[in-house]
Amino acid sequence: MPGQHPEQEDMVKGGEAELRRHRLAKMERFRERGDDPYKYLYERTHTIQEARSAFEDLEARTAQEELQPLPASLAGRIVARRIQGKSTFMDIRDECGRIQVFLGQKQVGETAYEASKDLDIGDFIGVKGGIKRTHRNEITLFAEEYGLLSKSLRAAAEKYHGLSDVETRYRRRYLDLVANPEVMDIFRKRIRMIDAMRGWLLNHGFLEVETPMLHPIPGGATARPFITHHNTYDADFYLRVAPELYLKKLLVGGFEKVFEINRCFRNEGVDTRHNPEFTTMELYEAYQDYRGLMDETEDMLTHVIETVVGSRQFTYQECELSVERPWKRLTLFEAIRQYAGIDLEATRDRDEAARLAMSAGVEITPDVGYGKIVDEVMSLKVQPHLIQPTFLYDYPIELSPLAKKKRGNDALTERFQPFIACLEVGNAFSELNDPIDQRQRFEAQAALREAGDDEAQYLDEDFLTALEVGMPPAAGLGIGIDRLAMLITDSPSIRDVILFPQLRPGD
RNA sequence: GGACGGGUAGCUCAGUCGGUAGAGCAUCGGACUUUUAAUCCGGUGGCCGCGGGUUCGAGCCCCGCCCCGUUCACCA
Repeated sequence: MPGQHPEQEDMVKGGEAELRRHRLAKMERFRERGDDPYKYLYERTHTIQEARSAFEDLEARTAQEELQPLPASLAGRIVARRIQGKSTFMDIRDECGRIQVFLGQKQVGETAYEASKDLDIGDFIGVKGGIKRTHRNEITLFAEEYGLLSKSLRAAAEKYHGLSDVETRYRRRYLDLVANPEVMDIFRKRIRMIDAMRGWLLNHGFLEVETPMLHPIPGGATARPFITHHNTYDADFYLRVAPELYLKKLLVGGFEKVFEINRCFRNEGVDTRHNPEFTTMELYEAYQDYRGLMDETEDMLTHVIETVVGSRQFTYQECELSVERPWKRLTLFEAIRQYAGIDLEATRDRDEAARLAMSAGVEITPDVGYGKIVDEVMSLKVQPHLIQPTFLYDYPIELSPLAKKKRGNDALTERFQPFIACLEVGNAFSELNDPIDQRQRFEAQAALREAGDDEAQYLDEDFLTALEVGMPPAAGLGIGIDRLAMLITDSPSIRDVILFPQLRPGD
């Protein structure tokens, strides 16, 4: 492979290796001219975007015949070059803009012009000169002097079709960002989305905290964990599947409103909606229940979407969506009655529930329990209908070992989930703070685990001890940041909103 | 894990019936002082994903494997 043993490539002609040799030679020539091909700094007067608007302002308030070139020093990467003998046009690009540069032999001098032939697409340069329009009306920086800031040794992607090979785009995202400027817009949107959410949280009195990534016992979600090892302690740790239990310990400690935006890791399947590591926002609020939190969730998500997309209406994969409040709210069982046409709430009997589910066309295997049946019907028969923002609430207790029982109904928990465009974007509940109840729930999970369910949650004595010290009544919410980013950026795959998505190692 | 689609030059892609591997862009050399997918002339560039097999002969057919995508399964 090129780069590993460049000295062995000397015999190779053409292709990438030869291109790299040419560029190394050009780099050497800069050195021979006493010009460091890798500078330490460059003082620019404007970003490209700033320079453009400064020039347009100037044009707007100056009479045509009095218009003078706007002096500027700009820096960027050469993305295109059109050489015509003694004059050269280049397009340079920085993070937010692109501008044409004119390099004339007469203007920069014969020596400097000659040296410019050793520039390549991909090089970073700094250019000082005046901005004016060409005869073809293109805003252009006319160079008085220029300098190489950083030499590129490898070829860029094709200039017209860009880079479209999905694997290369994901594995070498920097090439994707260079070749496809719209990709950067997606990630800027994701960043603004997180900023907007953090802003909302801080405005509402939440404190941002950080809790461990390495857990001695994985907890807070039903999921298979990654295992790692600590050498000094000679102990195994699990990459966290959720920060939930630690955040609740902070409520025990006296924090009242906390949140964390950070990574979780789940050792499970990979597809368009799942990446092994993903980002969640989890918040916990003392003296609040799931009803109040539903209102807050609606407020927060609406605020975030409105801030980033600039409207309460937006499109996701051909789907017209509106986050206009209030959002639809249905209990899970109402939704099942409505969309699956069966009443699973009427029975608590596993076999009866299985029979009903089958009658609605949902395949049920003998090993799944009541909770799982409800879950199955929900995801197959209900979720595909939840296009406009909808809250489902009141989930069976079997599915929610960390949620408080519903007042007046021991079979249910006070839990809700927001759905948008059929995507589950969050999960929330009145937090279970009764240590006796919590112990029983853990024991039920442990029994499932004994029975072979390797996703059932572990009994966490440490957490139970904390609850026994006393946790205030509270509500908690988790939001899948990546999925929300998919919605906001109209991306069909989670990999499009993760800078470096996880692929099989190799190449 | 199953099904389907894909992997050919640095990039984007063609490749007929099994008969000497192609184009555009990029790159290199030449011409060119207002181009913007610059133009014109000439050149370099290939482990056709990897390994077997069939055949006089395989990019193409057969078998196995690897990687990517979609989807189903699994799963928050």
